[in-house]
Amino acid sequence: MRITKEQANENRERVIDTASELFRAHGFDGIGVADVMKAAGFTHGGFYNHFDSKEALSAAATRRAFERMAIDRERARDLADLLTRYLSRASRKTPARSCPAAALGADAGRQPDRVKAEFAEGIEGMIATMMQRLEAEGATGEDMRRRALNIVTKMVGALMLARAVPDDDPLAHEILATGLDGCLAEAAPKPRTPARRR
Amino acid sequence: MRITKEQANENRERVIDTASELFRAHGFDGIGVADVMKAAGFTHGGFYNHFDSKEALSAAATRRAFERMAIDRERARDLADLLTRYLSRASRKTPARSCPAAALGADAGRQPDRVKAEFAEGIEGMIATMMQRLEAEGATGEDMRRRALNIVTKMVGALMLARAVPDDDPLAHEILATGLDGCLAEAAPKPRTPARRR
DNA sequence: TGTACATCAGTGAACGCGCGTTCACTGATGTAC
DNA sequence: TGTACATCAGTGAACGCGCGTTCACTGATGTAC
Repeated sequence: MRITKEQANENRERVIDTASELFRAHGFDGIGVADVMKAAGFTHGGFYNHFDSKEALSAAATRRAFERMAIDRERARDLADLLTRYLSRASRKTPARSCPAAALGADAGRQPDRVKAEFAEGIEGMIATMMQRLEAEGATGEDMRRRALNIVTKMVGALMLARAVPDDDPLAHEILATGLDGCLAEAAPKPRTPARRR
Repeated sequence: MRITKEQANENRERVIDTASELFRAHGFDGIGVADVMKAAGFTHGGFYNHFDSKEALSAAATRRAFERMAIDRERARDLADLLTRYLSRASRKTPARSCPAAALGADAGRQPDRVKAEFAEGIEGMIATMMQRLEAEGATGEDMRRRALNIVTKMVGALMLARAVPDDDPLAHEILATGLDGCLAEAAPKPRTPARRR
């Protein structure tokens, strides 16, 4: 039952989409290629027609997850909206459709460089978006990249830690709320003091 | 070959210590009970004399990892020393002996509540230490807990993200350096502005 | 204090199961004439 | 444009392997007398 080349490509894309969600939900080690193929509507045997290995799928799925998040990011009205959504209870409850850095960041450290490289690119994308958003809000200065990276680091850390504690623990929501306030504070355009010191 | 009760207890502790390191290095799903038992110097069959399940070991190992980190924390001269060590290249390279929140935080989100509860306690411990350190440096105010949590969130996020990118990527060290500066800035006792506003 | 026996930590084989990967096969698509 | 054949995406069984867990067994320890 050979298939149209476009159809085959669509199928491949569907497998990557499915993997990008399942990996975020269960970790790279928590989902098998058979699980992914089945969830995408196929049998597992055809997997190696599309990918060299599970590792190749992990890399492709990571890239896809960051791409999907970038699309969500663009939908935000402003920086406050972006941060509020990122650190929402809804986001905490749906890792499959939220930030791969928060869902798979710790796992990434144990993956081969091929996967880590996708994380590096994805994080660079987050930094770039954050810089644009900061500038759009009137922030200026040489240290924009540093400020952007600081905010990214904090938002990722907060979402991950909020998920690491039980649902019914007040700490979960305290981490989200405090993280949101902290990020907003760092994002607020503050007059740079060094100029005054001289 | 029955064994002294004290000896049995020592053996159990050794298994937990070993697990706390191996889990941090390879994730909960990346290490089996047989691996842990072998590394601790035993055969895998005796595992269930000590633990109900692998899940029970995961919980015990998580607690142990946070305890070990707390001991390291106390060795720091001051807050700057603590943060510098936490976000060092050495720390990045040795997850087995570093912070479990950064090494297993993302994994924790997929673990049962029994394990998540240990993370909640461990994170509370980090917040408590951070508050003490901030106060020791002369910081005061009502929002000490918020400031402490913000710093903890950022340091955990930075260490995790630094590990998620390839070793040879400059981004790895940029994340560590920027995270350290950001944490130090948040830790510096700044005069609270609200008093002036009124 | 000495003897007889129950306890139980550790051993190593075995259980069913799911993993990543391979393979012979199918049959519609793509291609050469 | 029509025919003959090679290609290859998808199927489903099979591979060796490692997983978490169970179990009969061992023999020194702990306990009852």
